[in-house]
Amino acid sequence: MRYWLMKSEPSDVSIDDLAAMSKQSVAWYGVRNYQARNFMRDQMKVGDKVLFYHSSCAEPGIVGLAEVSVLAYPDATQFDPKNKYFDPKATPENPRWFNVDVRLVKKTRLMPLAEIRGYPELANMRILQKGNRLSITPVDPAEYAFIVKHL
DNA sequence: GCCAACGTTGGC
DNA sequence: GCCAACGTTGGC
Repeated sequence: MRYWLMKSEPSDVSIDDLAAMSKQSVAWYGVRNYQARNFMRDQMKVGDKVLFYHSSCAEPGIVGLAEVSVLAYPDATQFDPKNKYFDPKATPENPRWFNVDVRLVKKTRLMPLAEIRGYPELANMRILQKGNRLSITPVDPAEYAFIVKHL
């Protein structure tokens, strides 16, 4: 079992939006970065644990626990010309982009980015490294356990 | 809104 | 295959 941190802009899909979804599950559409795509397509398994993170907002940080509920499959938005994630180079025969589904496990308190930064135990997390922009990053099991304990 | 950092594109 | 230009991310 692996552990991940997944960023979502709350103006797009917030933790409360996820809680309101049917089955509290959502397709993680719109990832257009190859590294992040590869994590979903090649490594994520049903049951993998996810830290749900709010980015590009007033209070960035971890806001909940989730898990992978459906294995990666082609991201539907790449085929829709009206969608902002449309990719003219993608075809159903040759999809470029994939997403998993993610299900809410538990909404938690907000653990702000500044707080995460303050724990020496979490100093190696990818989201704290300078210039990191990946929206999906692997999390060390020890880091995951530490965070859950402090939520 | 600014800006640093990084990924992608496309001409050559 | 290089690399400049451009677009995007995301904290502040």
